[in-house]
Amino acid sequence: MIRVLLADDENLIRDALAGLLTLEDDIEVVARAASGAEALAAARKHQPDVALLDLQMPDPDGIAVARTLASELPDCRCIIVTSHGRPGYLKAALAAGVRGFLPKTVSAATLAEVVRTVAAGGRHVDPELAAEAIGAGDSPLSPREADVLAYARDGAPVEEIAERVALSKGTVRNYLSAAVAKLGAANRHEAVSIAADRGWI
Amino acid sequence: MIRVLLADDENLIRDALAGLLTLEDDIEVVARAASGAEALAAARKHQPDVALLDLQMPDPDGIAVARTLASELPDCRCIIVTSHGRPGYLKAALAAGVRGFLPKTVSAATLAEVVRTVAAGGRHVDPELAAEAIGAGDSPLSPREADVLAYARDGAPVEEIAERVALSKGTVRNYLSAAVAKLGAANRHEAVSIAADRGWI
DNA sequence: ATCTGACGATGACATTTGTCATGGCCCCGG
DNA sequence: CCGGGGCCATGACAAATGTCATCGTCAGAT
Repeated sequence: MIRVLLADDENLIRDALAGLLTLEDDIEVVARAASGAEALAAARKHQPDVALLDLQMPDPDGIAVARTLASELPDCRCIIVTSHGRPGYLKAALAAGVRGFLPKTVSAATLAEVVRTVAAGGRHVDPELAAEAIGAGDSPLSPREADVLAYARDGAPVEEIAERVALSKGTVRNYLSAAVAKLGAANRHEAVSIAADRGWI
Repeated sequence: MIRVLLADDENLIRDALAGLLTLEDDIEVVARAASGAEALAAARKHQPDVALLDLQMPDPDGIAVARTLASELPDCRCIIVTSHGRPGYLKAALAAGVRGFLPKTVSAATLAEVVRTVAAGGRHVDPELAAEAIGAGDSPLSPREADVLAYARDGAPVEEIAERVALSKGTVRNYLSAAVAKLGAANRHEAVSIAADRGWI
């Protein structure tokens, strides 16, 4: 019997997935969590074989949870499920030691199959996402460029960014400019959306 | 027996919800769709009692589908389910003739209950969302202000906006400025996000 | 008939950007 | 030990933005 922990902040989805997995003869949902914090607590308590984590959760997100679990409970394999199949997320997830990565567009049968694969020690990454991730390549941004661009996400003025990263306004402008050039964007907002989409910030 | 059409672009969610609803004795899932177009086709073919529509779907989104169904199949009641419980969506949905509006954070039991309520001719709107929507109130933006702000969404420069709405650059700046002032925002990007959140653009 | 408010435009001005050149500091690899 | 590259900063200049005052038209309300 594969013991599974289910974490998703959306009640409806969590209950529905639980129902779905319970239908499988060899899978048992031993715990449910509605946030990253709950997921960690539940994992420590129930020591599941597989943790099925939603990527976007309040508190620590799915990837942060996976990272913690990887060091704390190495026997608990993590699978990330997400609605937003962005290439960057996949990379971050793999770096966090995740063993499976699936978009929510897959079928229920696939999910069960992946749970089995991962429980048996294998790995599974959605082929389409993997292709995209490879296509997206590595970030051309230097660490500080990425930092600055990240703070520019919500359209904050240069001065505010400068304060937050403790740099001068001029330097911030330079980094922003460099980032825009590297990403082939017309302005910084386009740069932000490109970088965000690729998971570079 | 309540005949339900289920539309959601995410296979996993769709299958899971179908499983969940099928467990109810008085509910039957008669059709599934992965896009707005499929949902319309399926509704015409199966004439369901209730259409459970995801808000964010490719092609026509959930609200557009609901609008079409309201005029074409008035006997088919629509329920919108969404991950993003933004006040503006609720208003748009109600205007489209939707009878139920739920965030995906509700429990499975609530969903089934709402399906029954709506099938019986009632309405159901998530109380929390309703409160937010009322709190958000009506848009203080004049029609053209909203237009211009809408085009500013993706961070396009003033000149581009001016072209699209066939106005002079100066006028666009004025409208943007007025919108920023009315929304109490610090800059136009903040204005965009405020207006978008409230559903005013 | 008059007033108000939305709509469209212009011009002027300060501020904020984007862009470029330049320079210094520090670390790593050849 | 020397070059390259990342990192931080400055200064200067053009372009884009934000803000304000002002003007005209038009429709609906008083």
